[in-house]
Amino acid sequence: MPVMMYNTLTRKKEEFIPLEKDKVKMYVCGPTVYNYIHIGNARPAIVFDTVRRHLQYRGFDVKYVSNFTDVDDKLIRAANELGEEVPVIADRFINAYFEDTHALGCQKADVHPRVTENIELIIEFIEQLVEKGFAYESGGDVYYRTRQFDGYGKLSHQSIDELKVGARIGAGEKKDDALDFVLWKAAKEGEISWGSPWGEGRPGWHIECSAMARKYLGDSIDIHAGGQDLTFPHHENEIAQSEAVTGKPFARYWLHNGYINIDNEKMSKSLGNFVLVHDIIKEIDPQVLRFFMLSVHYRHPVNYNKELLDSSAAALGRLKIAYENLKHRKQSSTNLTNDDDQWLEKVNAHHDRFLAEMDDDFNTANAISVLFDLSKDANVYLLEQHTSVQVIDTFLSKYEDMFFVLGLTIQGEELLDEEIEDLIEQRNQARKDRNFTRADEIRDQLKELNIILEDTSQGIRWRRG
RNA sequence: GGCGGCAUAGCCAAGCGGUAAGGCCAAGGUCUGCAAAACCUUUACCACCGGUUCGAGUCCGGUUGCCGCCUCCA
Repeated sequence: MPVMMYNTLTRKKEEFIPLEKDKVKMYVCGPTVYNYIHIGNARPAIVFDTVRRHLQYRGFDVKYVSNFTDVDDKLIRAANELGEEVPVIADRFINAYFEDTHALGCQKADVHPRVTENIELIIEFIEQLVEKGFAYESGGDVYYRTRQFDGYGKLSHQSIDELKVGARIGAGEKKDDALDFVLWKAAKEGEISWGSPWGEGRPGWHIECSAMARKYLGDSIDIHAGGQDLTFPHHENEIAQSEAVTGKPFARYWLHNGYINIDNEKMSKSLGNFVLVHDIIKEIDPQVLRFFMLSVHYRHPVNYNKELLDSSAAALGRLKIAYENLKHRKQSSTNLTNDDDQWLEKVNAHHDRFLAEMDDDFNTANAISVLFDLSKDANVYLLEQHTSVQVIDTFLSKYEDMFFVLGLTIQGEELLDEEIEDLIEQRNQARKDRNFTRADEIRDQLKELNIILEDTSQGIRWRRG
């Protein structure tokens, strides 16, 4: 089964064929680190982490690169406001980024390059553009001569003349053409800067990705991804820069995730309705946020509010309980029984369907629905008089595989401390004595401690509430 | 003006020509000492109007309403 993915470049769902067999070179545009990430930043992190996981599960060796923009106007402004140096702020929020995305179940990239660590590289890249006639210096700035690049607009499917209409006039008097964009910005007084053939300054925004993707992944890469708002101009400009220099196709597959709205409104600073991951995961399990994001197809917009999160929490909880109940039942299971073949078949069928859904443009919404089907079958299976270790193990391992692909974790075995073990024992005795008042008392007491007890015909079962 | 997306049950959300997956919530039932967990049952004229087709949420045309990009933005 081939992996199919929607390619913004062709506007079609295409079979994924990497440049090099079984290897994937993947670049995902990372954040500008001037603040904690908000849930809008979290979406691409989660979505493309899931893409990566699925490709890994499908046997690809994925090299995943995601950058940090650690110098730009927003950082300089933040530095001025806080009275701190740009690198200090950048470091702080890079660390916070790792903390937050780790909590959300995102694997670290193989490389997280930073702009400030690649200034030389970027300057060389710009020099090549100048040499080839695609860029020109103007008053200490360097601009990309957009009209020089034939394919400009191929990603966003705009003709250059249509873009011209929308382009803001007067945005840069130093430009030859309104559509030209900056590669190198001359430093203003007191701004953080680096020396260059054009004087003190710093890189423009788009150039970093071209330079760093090339350095870590090569002239041509398989997948380039980011939020859909990056399609134009950021990714369009990247293509213009990279292909002008190398003469080769930059990225074969362009993936873009949809936006997040808050209570049906666009999340924005001016509306004051943006939600920081750092804050929200103090209130809710970060896994729930991830699950919530994955319950909508990645290219569709997702609306965010607390009620929807609660609904996701309940849904995810059900999946986890089913898994835990399987584990509990394993202890009292025996060897294979007659009916087992059909159960094994069912479990494997679910697993196959899960992968098929993921293969189909990473349809996590449908993949999750398979998880519910699996859980349903697990629960029905647990209704049987006799269960076998083999079937339970198959359920469990498929569960774990699917959770891995989605980047969700299921807690492992936990031990209870002696005091609680003792209380459970006391309650068992009380129940045997038919002293239900005492039994309920203990159950309530444990509930206070966040331990939920469930009586089953295979003995007591507990879980964290 | 250009490019694009969306409109499916109280809520969320799949669906890509063959008479509507899944989840949350709700109601009834079963199981249970009581719970919990779970299982069973119940809940959709797919925005509107035309068209193509034996057959259309699903394709085509139009209407209405929302939204995104075209400017820093995930």
